[in-house]
Amino acid sequence: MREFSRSLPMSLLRAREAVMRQFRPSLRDHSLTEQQWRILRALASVDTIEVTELARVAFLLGPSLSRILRDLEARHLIERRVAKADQRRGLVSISAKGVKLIETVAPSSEAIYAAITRRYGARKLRELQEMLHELEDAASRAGEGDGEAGESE
Amino acid sequence: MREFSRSLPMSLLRAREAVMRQFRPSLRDHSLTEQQWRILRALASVDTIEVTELARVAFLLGPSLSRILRDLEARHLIERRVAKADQRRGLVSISAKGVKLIETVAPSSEAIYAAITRRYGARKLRELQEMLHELEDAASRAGEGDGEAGESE
DNA sequence: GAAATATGATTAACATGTTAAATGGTTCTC
DNA sequence: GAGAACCATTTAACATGTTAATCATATTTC
Repeated sequence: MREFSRSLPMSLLRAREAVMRQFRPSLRDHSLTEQQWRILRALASVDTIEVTELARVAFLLGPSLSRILRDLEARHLIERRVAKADQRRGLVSISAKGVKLIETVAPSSEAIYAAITRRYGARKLRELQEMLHELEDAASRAGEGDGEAGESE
Repeated sequence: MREFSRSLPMSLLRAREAVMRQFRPSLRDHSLTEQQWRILRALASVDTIEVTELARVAFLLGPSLSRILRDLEARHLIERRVAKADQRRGLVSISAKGVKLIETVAPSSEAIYAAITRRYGARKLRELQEMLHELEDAASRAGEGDGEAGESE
């Protein structure tokens, strides 16, 4: 069997962890977890967003998102209401306090990202992201046919 | 700020999740989590290993490992004892039952890996792993100096 | 060689990941 | 238009991630 420590999931996990380890202390200083930060950033780029769409964008499962929104709301970092047209749907937006928090944290976050980019190389980083996206595609489709020709959809 | 969904940690997370999603059903059929499987595979490649070293190899934090070993031991998939020379250290090895389980699960696991490799390309996969390893290095060192020249250690 | 310090492992406490089930609201169907 | 089927979200239950604290054993220091 393939040497364990060289498996693809392990390589991805280790790389991601090395990156995230740089960010966590700064987030921690503001009592934010990685996932809470993801949500705030996603909210900052829109006016209002539905819960389901937010889950998709922030790449979180419903149950996780549900808990986190409850906590962020209690901290007054976000605001919620229900859609008039469809009472099942929840609408979420970032609060003024949430915007302020982002503006406080973002500089150090950007600096860390810049440091990694500088060390790794900006072009190489773009190439890596492209390869990761292609891997995501390939993995998602694995187990469909077994060839190259993509039976689309 | 950088468009959120294109951040490096997100790309790594999404790619890894796409890969792991393929493996989880098979593991689930044998009541194994991803982390339990990592541990069993790591144990299969050695005779005996200390808990600390196992944590390093399987890339798990101590507390997680502690809990998982307790469960695996209760399922008789591993065996434990303490080191004679240093009573603080725990020694772990896989049991006959654990080996049998691995032999049951491995074929489907290998097939999935092969399918992904076929779709993505074996060479490209090696290149990706190399780039991930370099990223791990770069990220780990980010925040030391700010230049290229590596003040080693 | 006893107290202080350090180390390996576990436990504690809280947050998220994951799957299943429940809750509430909406739409379809007859 | 009442009941079935469906959909969005939350709750539940259990496993892991993460940091801090604890416990037992080793090592160091005087």
